[in-house]
Amino acid sequence: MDSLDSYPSPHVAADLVPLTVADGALWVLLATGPDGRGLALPGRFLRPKRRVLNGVAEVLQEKAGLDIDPHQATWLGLFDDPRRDPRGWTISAAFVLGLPWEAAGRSRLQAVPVVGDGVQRDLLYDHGEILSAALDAVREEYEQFPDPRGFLSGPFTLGQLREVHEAVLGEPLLRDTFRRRMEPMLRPLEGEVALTAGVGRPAQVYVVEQRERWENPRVRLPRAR
Amino acid sequence: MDSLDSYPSPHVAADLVPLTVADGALWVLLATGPDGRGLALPGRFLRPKRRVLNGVAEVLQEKAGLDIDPHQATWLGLFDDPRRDPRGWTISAAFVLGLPWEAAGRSRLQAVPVVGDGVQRDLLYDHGEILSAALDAVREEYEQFPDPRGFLSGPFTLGQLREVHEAVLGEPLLRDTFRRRMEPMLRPLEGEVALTAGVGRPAQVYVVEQRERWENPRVRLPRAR
DNA sequence: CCCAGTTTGCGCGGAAGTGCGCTAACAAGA
DNA sequence: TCTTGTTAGCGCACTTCCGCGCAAACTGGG
Repeated sequence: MDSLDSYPSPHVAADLVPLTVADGALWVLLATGPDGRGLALPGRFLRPKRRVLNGVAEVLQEKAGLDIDPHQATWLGLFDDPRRDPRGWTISAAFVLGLPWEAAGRSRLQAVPVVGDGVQRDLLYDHGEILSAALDAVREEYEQFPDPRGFLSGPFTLGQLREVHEAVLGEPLLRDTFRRRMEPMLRPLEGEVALTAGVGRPAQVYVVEQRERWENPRVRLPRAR
Repeated sequence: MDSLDSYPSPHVAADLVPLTVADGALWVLLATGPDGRGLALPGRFLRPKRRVLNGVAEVLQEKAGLDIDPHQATWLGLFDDPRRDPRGWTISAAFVLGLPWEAAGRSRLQAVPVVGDGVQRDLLYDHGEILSAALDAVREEYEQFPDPRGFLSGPFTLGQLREVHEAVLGEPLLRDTFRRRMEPMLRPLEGEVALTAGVGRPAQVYVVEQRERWENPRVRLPRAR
């Protein structure tokens, strides 16, 4: 086994992809680059003996000014091209985080609309690649599960839920199938039937049924017997 | 932005979870610990300015004695508990790799049968946790796609393919549904109809239709219009 | 106050998927 | 050679799912 001291080691960055939904579209919250120019994902280097999630928490506090549980962020990937940062050998642990629009508005970060699988302007370092991977991952989640990143802050109607999913996926969805796939993972708030859309027939209000990990029965191969 | 030199940085390990299928069961290939005692996943620390996949390639060559393209290995996760290695501050990038039985037999590693979501004996460091995560990830792949880790080396019949999937999932599968889900992602070898099972009616022989990334139409929400 | 516009919830006919079971095609043993 | 056992492929009846369209329940404007 190698000795721990025989080799240099890379600096580890925790980079965050903070997403939010507003006006029927997906937005990513970006920070300015180190010299004040350019756009980049909010991130920072790890402090000694800290976990990467701790770095995420510090990014949220220092760069975004938000007091949010970092466990809502999920691990996206490790980006380790040695040329990704011209300042030296670094690797980046990237995390995705979904924020309700109100929380995103409270942050010090700049909301930029998502276009296709990225944003209009190029990002610094390899952050364009990280953003693209984040969008892929989040979109796959929103094909299967109701608002897994928590863009909705409170109870919601199926119409509101569908609007969020359409914003994430960038395409209009079929109403009936959407209802039938999502409803088993929602808990209706009994008695609470509200007209939250402003117009049209009042709709049932739901919250997401909290579960450690939902599994999609449609992907499961039927077992014998 | 932080200076790159202001903080110490962790040593980065590339840890591999090499899996294989034999005798209707799943096996993991393990190495002995640094002092010759205990069992651990094969891994090593990164050399300067190298990518993690390069570390995986070195593990395959040095620890397993196999000359295999590391791109077949895929990202599993980042394991960063500062206490995971008593020798110091380390983080581990874990990869999963599927090997055909013949390649696994050629390696210098020790094949240990998988029981449930781990192995009988405890593993060193946090490698039990890594193995468990690897099994979760691989099992989800085998619910959806034909032999994505490449346990089968050559062409195969649907029966052989199903045996592999049953070994990975640890449960018998329903024959018809399995065929109907997998067949669209397979390419039949025309003219080649072989009795590969040894007994019973000869079956059509297939190879996996190579595609950058298969997407499961059953998880996709129907679009409007 | 009434009518036009909008959205929800659900019933219904058609389409797609599911699992059983039959037959074909082989090996092995008597 | 004939019988038994095993597996592959597929037809078929049955169930589930899908998307259309209608009625209900609201807002807002005239």
